[in-house]
Amino acid sequence: MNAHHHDHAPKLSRNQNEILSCLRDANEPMSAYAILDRVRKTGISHPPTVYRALNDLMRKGMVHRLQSRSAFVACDHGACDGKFAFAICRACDKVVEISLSDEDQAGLLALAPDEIAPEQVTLELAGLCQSCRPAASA
Amino acid sequence: MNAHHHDHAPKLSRNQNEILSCLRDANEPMSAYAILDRVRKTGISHPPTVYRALNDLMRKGMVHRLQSRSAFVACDHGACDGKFAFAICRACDKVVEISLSDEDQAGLLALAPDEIAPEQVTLELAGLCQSCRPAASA
DNA sequence: ATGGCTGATGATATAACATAACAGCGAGAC
DNA sequence: GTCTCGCTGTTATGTTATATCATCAGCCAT
Repeated sequence: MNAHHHDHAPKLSRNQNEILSCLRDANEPMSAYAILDRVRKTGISHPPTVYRALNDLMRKGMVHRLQSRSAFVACDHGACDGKFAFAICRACDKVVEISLSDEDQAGLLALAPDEIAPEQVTLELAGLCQSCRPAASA
Repeated sequence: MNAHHHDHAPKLSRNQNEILSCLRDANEPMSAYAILDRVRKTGISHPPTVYRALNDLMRKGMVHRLQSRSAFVACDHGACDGKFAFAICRACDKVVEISLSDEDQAGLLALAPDEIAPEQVTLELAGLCQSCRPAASA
């Protein structure tokens, strides 16, 4: 099993569990509707149910949303409190979660202008992963 | 007129001009459909027309998309080539464009794991602007 | 236990965002 | 002139997200 995380695992509802498992199994970002298709057999059958569970899981830091894709991924770490970013392969959609050090976070927050006191960072790096890169450079 | 930018201003089509003006006048992010409503009087009347113009303007660096809002803003600088980020007030939607220095960009790209060669950075900082901040701290 | 309150889930409907695909037109090549 | 190409218009539909109301289970006071 993959419940070997050091989580405090704050008791999930049935729906939240189904959707988190789905996302962990997929190992790639899924749209809410893709998740819906995949969990229909478990009795979840309407978009709001999926969005509710996703929002709950995001609040718990166990799922993240890829803004640039309108897609969701399970947190690699079980749960995070906001110090993360993503690298995404634009060809195959592979996603790598990046843990930001406190310094990294501080550096990012420091980019904000005086006028806006930043609370939350959204950082996504898009590129090409090794397997999607052309073998030779030309 | 407001064509006093130091642009090379790569001749825009009528639609592109209408939509860019609209966005510059608004001085805040607008959804594609908000733009559509606002430019209807000029003869633009269907979503694809708006999206086409927005995409063209984005290719030219004159409009940016706020991923976290599904909204569009005119580039503060006339045009940029990708070295920018945003700070967004979560209360009033005010947006401040942040120009990233080459070092900033390099620092961000350096966060990418070996596995993914980054090409593009999406960075958005959400927080509260001065006017939306509570006056006293407690 | 019963009744009513509250919070979670289920279901319907629709809003908001985005694009595929094709039609028509105008300007330049020849 | 007419062909072709690129831009704009139009229809239709696909995709993402949420507002709203209904239902149900647990809980607590009585």
